[in-house]
Amino acid sequence: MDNLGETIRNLREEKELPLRTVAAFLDIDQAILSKIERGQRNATREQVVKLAEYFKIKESDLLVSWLSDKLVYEVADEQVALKALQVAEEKVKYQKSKSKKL
Amino acid sequence: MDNLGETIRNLREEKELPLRTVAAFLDIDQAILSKIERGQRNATREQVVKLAEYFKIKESDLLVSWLSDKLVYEVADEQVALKALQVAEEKVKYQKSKSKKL
DNA sequence: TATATTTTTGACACGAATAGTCAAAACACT
DNA sequence: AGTGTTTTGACTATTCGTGTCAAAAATATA
Repeated sequence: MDNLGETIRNLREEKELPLRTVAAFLDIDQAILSKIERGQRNATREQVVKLAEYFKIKESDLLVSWLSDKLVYEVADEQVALKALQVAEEKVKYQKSKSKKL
Repeated sequence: MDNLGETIRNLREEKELPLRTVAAFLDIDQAILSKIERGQRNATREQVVKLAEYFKIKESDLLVSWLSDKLVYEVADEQVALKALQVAEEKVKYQKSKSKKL
């Protein structure tokens, strides 16, 4: 499953870079990056954008990983998690169809 | 579309109750309830539970409305909103299938 | 085994976002 | 005009997110 953390850890290890280097590019402490890679912290949107740039991968792909991680986090512990996600989808689709008509 | 705000406003107006009364039950200022009903504020989880009790409707239904509202809010302005929701669904399903095996 | 390097952990600080109060303005209805 | 209700906006308190820092743990290397 394409978590943001796993994804960027793999990319970083492929290139044999220390946390320090990537963290410096993002302008944050390596401790945070370590936590992001292991899913203990959420990245900010800006960090995701920078990471995509850094590793030269498609920004929207990484944004999907990141956003979906956040959504999963938000519904965690809720019995109705799946149902809520499905209803949210419907609502988004509905909004889209409405905005097209303007 | 079943927004939390619309739902509870309808319920309240059916019974011809003023904001004051329901707000008192929730132990908040009526100003907040007004904003919740019009979607300007998110309710807390506790408030949703109390509202379900107050209006004697199924708690999980109201929680779905509330949670999905929050999810929609979270993906708002994102190009990848729909995709992220779909991926989040997959992730939740995957987690479920994994936890069942324990 | 010793030492250098990297990663992880946890305590703490700070700013931003959230949840709330309050009082006045706007609205609705006799 | 007078009553009750709802909405608005300024303000406050508390919670949560984002980050630093330093030490501990893990890993790699001489």
